Amino acid sequence: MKIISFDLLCRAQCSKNSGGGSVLFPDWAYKPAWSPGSRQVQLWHFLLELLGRGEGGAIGWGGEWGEFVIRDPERLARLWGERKGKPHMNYDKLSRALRYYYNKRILHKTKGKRFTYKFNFSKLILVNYPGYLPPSSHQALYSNNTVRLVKHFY
DNA sequence: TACGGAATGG
DNA sequence: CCATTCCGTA
Repeated sequence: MKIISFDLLCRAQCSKNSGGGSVLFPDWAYKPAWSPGSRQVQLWHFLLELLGRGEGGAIGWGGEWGEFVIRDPERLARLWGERKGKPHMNYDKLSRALRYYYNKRILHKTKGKRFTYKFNFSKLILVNYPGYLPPSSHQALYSNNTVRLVKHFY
C-alpha cells in the first residue's frame, strides 16, 4: 500500500465533518463535471450529499475512511424515496440497490457491523473517469484547488 | 439482517 | 444502465 496526496477542488459543503474525525471528500466523487445536471441522481451521489452536509439522523460517517452507518434505515429510505418520487421506497429495496454497488466496486459491506457500509473512494475515480486518470490530470480538471486530500490507495 | 436472482421500467 | 420491486434463501 502506498500513500498518494492529491490537490483537489472541494467546496465548503463537502468539508463538513460529523462527529469525531473530520472527513473530507472531493467533488469528483459524486459530481461528474462533464454531465452538468442532466442525468438523474444516483443513490451514492445522494448518500454522499447527506453525509457531506452532516444530515445527522438517518446516516453518518463511521470509524474508517469512507465508512458510513445508516442510523435510521427507514428514514433514509423515505428521504431517498422523496428524492426519486418513489413513495413506497423502503430499506429492503434501498439496500438491494446498495448491494448492486458491490460488483461495481463503489461500495462494500462492513461485515459484522449492522447497517454499515464503506465507500471505495479509490475505485470511484475509475467509475467517474473510465480509463486511467493520472494524478496530474486532477490539476488540469480542477484548477482552483482548495483542499489537500491525503488518501490511501492499495 | 443480509444476499443475490429475476422481471420490469424509465 | 441504474435502479425498483418482489422474493427465496442463509
